[in-house]
Amino acid sequence: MGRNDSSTEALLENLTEPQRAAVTHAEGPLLVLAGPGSGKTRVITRRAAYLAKTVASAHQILAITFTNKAAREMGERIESLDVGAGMTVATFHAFCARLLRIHHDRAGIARNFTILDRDDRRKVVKEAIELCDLSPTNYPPARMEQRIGQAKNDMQGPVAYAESAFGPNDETVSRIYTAYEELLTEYQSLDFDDLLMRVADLLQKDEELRTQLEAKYRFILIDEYQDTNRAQYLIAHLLARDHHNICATGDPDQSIYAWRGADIRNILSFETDHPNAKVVRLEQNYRSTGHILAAADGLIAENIGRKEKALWTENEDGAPVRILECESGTDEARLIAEDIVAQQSAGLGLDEIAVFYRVNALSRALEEALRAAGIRYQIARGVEFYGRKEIKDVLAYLRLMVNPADRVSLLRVINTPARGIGATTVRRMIAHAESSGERLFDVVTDERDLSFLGRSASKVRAFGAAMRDIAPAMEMSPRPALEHVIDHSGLRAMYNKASVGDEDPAANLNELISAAADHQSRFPDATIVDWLEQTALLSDVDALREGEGAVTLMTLHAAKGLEFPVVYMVGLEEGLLPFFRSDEERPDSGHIEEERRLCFVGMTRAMKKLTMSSARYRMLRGQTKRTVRSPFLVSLPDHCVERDSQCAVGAHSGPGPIEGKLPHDIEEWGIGTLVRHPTNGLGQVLHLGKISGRPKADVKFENGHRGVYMLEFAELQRVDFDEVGD
DNA sequence: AATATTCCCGTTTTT
DNA sequence: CGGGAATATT
Repeated sequence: MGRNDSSTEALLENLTEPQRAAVTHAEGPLLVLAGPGSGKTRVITRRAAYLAKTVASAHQILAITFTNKAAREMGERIESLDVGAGMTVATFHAFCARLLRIHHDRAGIARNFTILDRDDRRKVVKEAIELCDLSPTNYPPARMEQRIGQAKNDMQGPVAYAESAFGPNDETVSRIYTAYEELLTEYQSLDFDDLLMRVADLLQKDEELRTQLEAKYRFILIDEYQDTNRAQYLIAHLLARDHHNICATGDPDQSIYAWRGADIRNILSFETDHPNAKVVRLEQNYRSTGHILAAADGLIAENIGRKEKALWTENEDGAPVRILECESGTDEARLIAEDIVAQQSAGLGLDEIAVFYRVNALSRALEEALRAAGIRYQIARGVEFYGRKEIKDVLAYLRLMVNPADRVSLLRVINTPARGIGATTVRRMIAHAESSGERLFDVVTDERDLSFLGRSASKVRAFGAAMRDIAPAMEMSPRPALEHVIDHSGLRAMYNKASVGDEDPAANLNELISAAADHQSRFPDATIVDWLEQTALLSDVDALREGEGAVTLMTLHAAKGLEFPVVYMVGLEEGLLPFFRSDEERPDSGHIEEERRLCFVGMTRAMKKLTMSSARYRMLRGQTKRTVRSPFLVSLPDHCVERDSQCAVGAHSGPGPIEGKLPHDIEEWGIGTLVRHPTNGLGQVLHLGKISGRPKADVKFENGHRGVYMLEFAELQRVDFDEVGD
């Protein structure tokens, strides 16, 4: 079409040949295999703008990102390229939620359905387990939740699941799944996985709607395609079934969500799915120094069966990757804090620094050390904020207001603040609702017929009155609605006096109000339902703020897609990174490869300086244990690393007990533990297991010998690193 | 019915 | 270690 020539030209400036090819590819499927730091975001942004200026209009483009933060940033960047408004940029979940609200009648759900958060989902799963007359002790809700989630990610509803169930265990899960779905229907609630599954299902069954949407979204761009699950894959393909204008970007080496149903084959088989697909490889890295890239590349090269990519950079080598060995987790945190102070006095801003860890539990030591050193920091944990009691209380009132069927919220707030409505009263009301076939909410708020409650009737009436006081908020925009509810529910009064300890619930409520105000200023037309939806779909990184003058702490998973000049990765230890649980999980190569990719993702976030640290003794869930360094550190090519041991010599060299436990206690052995045998010499534990209840170890020795030993009889000595003399 | 206390459990990562 | 649930106490 060639309209607007000069600005279209501008979109192609400063692009390499492959980048330009990706931006200008018009109709037909396109796969962009983009290594870390290869300018992928720039390509997607420019491509979206380019399409909007040449062959489509903005509202015909659908761009799917992995986080809301990415969606917001991409939306802003595209807008700044002056292509007109109306482009849809969202996460899969947000897109699906919006679609389901608009087409709720077609999908067979209530318009104001509740989106269950993690806690609420667990509650309902637990309720389902109890409904099946099973005990949550024998059937841990967390496990059941995972099974149900897996089924949903795989597009298996309860009926399909029941059909494929094999064995008594599956059948029990199937019963729980069925009960869970019934509860969700009753509560007019959907969980995260439902959002995707329902939309995929709808698109499969409702050809009219599918056609209509495909016609609307003439171009579809999906980022982080390597992390899509079956439901997401289906949605993408159903929306592009006839026009095939699907552009997938991603990197198989950065696939880190297999545990939640992501299927790396989605990206690997893109070319078979779309035989005429154009494939563009972005292999030049603009982000990291040569040493950082070489180290990361050396690590990922150990994964087998991958699509090899030749990562390269023109950037200078820079400083070697620093491999820091510390004595303990607290030392590690302190050394990092000291190092940050040093960086700071060398002129670096705190905004430019990030610390990554595999598990959230590792953030505490870091927080303490940073606080002690007077370093400002922020943690990527938006979800945690919305999990606080006072926040959940307010949101529950709002959710109940818009969706009276939401019994989870009702039960949460009926006695919050305390109204003297106890378990007995609630039980009686539930029984009453069941026998009369009424909805619990209607029983509770029914002014006339509460006589069966006796003395408690007046208390329940007080709750009904509160709900009626709140009702006008339904018509307000988010901020005033929120303020109205906080004031009229009694929560404001309750939390104003409850400011004990270092928690400050009242302040958190105010923060929530400003979050609502913020949302409202960005989306002036947003309703309270929109805002609730947005809060339910928030991710940890969404809460990060730029220009705060603070170091950023986050999990490795949260770090995906980000970059920082200076990065520290902590806890490079066997069992932590790569993570595995001590009991189960046989060494599964798929798992370790995903852990390796996770490590790769973390390393490739770093632009200038990367430090990877481990602690010889790590305290986790209250116990200090001797650790073994991560095999990932061993994979890093020598020429690009610098090894630095900050362990106090002899600090733990004696045979003395550590925190009341003998260091040679077999309880402390993990996979990877070094051992010495009188004839075979030095070896490493490959597996741990039991023979008739007695612990055994499968050991591989330096001399090539391999054998299984009973730990209590074998002459195996545990070896600490200082004894090996590395 | 509400609060205080103990104990027991898990134990990655998250839209 | 820390949260949640069961138990004890008022």
